[in-house]
Amino acid sequence: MASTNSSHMLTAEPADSLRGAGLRPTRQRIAIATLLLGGAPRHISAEQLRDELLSAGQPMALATIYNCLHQFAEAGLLRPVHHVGDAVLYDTNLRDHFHFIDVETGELMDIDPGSFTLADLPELPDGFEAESIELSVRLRRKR
Amino acid sequence: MASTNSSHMLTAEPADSLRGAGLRPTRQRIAIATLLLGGAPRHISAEQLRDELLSAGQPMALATIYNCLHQFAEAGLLRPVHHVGDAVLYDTNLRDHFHFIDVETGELMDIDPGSFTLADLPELPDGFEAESIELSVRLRRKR
DNA sequence: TCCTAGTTTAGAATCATTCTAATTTGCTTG
DNA sequence: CAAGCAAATTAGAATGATTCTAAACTAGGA
Repeated sequence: MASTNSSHMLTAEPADSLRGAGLRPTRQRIAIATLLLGGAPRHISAEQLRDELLSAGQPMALATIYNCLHQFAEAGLLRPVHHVGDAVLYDTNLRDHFHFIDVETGELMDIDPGSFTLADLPELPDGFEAESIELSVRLRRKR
Repeated sequence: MASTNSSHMLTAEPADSLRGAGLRPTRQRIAIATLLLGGAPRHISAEQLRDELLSAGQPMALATIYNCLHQFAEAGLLRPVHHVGDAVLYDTNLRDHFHFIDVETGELMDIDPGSFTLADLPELPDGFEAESIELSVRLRRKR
């Protein structure tokens, strides 16, 4: 009964997404893909992911989680966000967009891409290519 | 012979800058202010600063350096940049501007503020105020 | 000069992340 | 199906930036 793909074509079987990205579909990578890919947009850290995998009955070594996050990012399945205090967060939203950061909690919120404009991008230094642009508005709760 | 301030008024005595910022002018804070404030724009990490202080004959505990960097940033004398891999860098350039980051070396380069435009800033979430905006273009050396 | 709050300090502690070296697994071929 | 090998996973140690702790100093006023 699990053979017919009854839902959106957008969410392929995790194993297929992985193969499509050139990653061997191991049990661990499938568990992570199932949790993160094709769902609602979210921002997650390695530690949080470990907790969720544990709750999902798929405990996994932290090293594996870091490996997978790097590979997923390299393959374009996730997008790393570096602006936050300590830990790197991984964004499941692959569309161009930027973030608000609550500097007290480290929490990330997406900025509506329609709500502002980034124009006239600067010329890059010779010999370099742009890997990504990160923009964050650091917020503090008013008192 | 050290009493007449013969140079630009822009660079006040370090001790005065500190007092003006509400910081007691201790030997350590004066040494850091002398090295960083009122000179050419630069980006520096805590470790680099420690090395420079050592070379300048003002060795100092790392904890003190971190304390001072935080206090200087809080007082608006320096501007922290969070986008970089591991360490926070402190920017002596207080004008609004953004950065290129060489992702391989972690090196920061200022983006000429005239070379691009940031328009239509987004509306902030309720109850928050913006502390700062950080924008970085992550660069990779072409092969 | 004395006092006290504010500073500085060495070193331990923390936290995210990476490394290491050994084990396990997925897949292919015989 | 058995064997073999490269790729993945693992536990735990190592690293590096930063923060914490508790004790020793200092700036500046009374």
